[in-house]
Amino acid sequence: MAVAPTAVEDYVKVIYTHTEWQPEHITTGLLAARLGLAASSVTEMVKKLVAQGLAIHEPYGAIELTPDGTALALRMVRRHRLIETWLVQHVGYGWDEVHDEAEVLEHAMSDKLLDALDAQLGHPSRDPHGDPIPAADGSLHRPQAVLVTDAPSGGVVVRISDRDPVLLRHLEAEGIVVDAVIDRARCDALAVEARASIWVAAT
Amino acid sequence: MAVAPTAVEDYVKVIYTHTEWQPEHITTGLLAARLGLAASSVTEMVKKLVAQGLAIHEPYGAIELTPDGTALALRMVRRHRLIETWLVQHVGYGWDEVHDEAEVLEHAMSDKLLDALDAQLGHPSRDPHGDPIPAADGSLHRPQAVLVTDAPSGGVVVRISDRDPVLLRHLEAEGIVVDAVIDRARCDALAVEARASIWVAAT
DNA sequence: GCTAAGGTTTCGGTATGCCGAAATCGCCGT
DNA sequence: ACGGCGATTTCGGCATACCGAAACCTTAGC
Repeated sequence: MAVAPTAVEDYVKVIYTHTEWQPEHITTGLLAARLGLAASSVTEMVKKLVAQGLAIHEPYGAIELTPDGTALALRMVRRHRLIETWLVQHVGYGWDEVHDEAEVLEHAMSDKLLDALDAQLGHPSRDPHGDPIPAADGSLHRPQAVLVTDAPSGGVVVRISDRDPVLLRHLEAEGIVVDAVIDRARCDALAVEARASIWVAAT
Repeated sequence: MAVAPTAVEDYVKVIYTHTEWQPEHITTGLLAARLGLAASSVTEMVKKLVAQGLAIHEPYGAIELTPDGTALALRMVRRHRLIETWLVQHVGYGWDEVHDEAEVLEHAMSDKLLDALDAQLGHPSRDPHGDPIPAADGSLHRPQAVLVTDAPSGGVVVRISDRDPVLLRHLEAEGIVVDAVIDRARCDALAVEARASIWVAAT
């Protein structure tokens, strides 16, 4: 029973999402940290991505996705976010509990099942954290947004990183969810980690 | 990202289901055929099952599950059948389309998600093919049944093997589904493969 | 301009799980 | 009782994907 190449899918997904909201390039070291792997493992795997035409990488340089790599990444991002949305809306999960489950299921569900869930959900355009869900053809709409760190006077919450469940529970208890409005006082009260996780609409 | 030991799970599941409706012991060769693997691969893997205390196997002899092996098998069978039931009842799959999808998802869903789907379905006791769904504690009720091959006068259909989608579509078109009643004439009209796939209530 | 620190790559090694070919076993038929 | 045949196991090999240690680059600081 051949195991699907879930590793490649995870790599391109992380490379893609790293530059989704902030235009920074990613290195093998950063990728390793995000994936929880040793740097040497990542260097090796990135070579395979390059060999497959999914990524571009000069030794000691930044990693970028090719059009093929971006397409695969968008496919995985779509899967991940559709599954998160389904878990929250149809299964009763809290938005802080969906990440790990989606991380596994995104590699396991068939396109057919994904499409069925997408239809049941009414083809949502964003997930519970405010991240845009790419359409099946790879197109997506991402609102202009800036980190609260860079917008201390607040605004409409557009997106909250799903990386830290504890933070998510805390923010929800404070009423800080997608589409909520936060003012300057609210911003000032936020911890540093929180500020680095919340995006508000760009003015 | 370490891959879960899905191979072990598949092996014990197949060993278990092989003796579920007919009390025949299974050999490495049969197991290999069911899993679509080379015989040598299966011999090796069975050694690992024995080393892990999941199976009993004397070289050149039959394979049996230990209590631990049976428990793991029941867990996987429960997962497989709950997922099949969910796909049919909540996602709109046909009963002939669920097998492959469940085969993958049974290794990917968390216990938490499984329990949530189980609750949504009202804790079903059998899947769309009539196979009993083990409870979370491993208990299950299996009706007394015999192959149509051995009951030419017919009876109430209790179970239909899910192994051949084409056959399933054909049978459904004929009105042969779980709980249907088939008489002697109906039985006589069945092809040999069909007879080997349909169980009726034992008299 | 050079060096040292820190990030990156190379290298040898591990674990899993699969395969084909060759060796081996068990048992049936005579 | 034994020869053979089919089933089973052993053996060497392969692919994936991971790791730690050592070698290697790059660049920031002086």
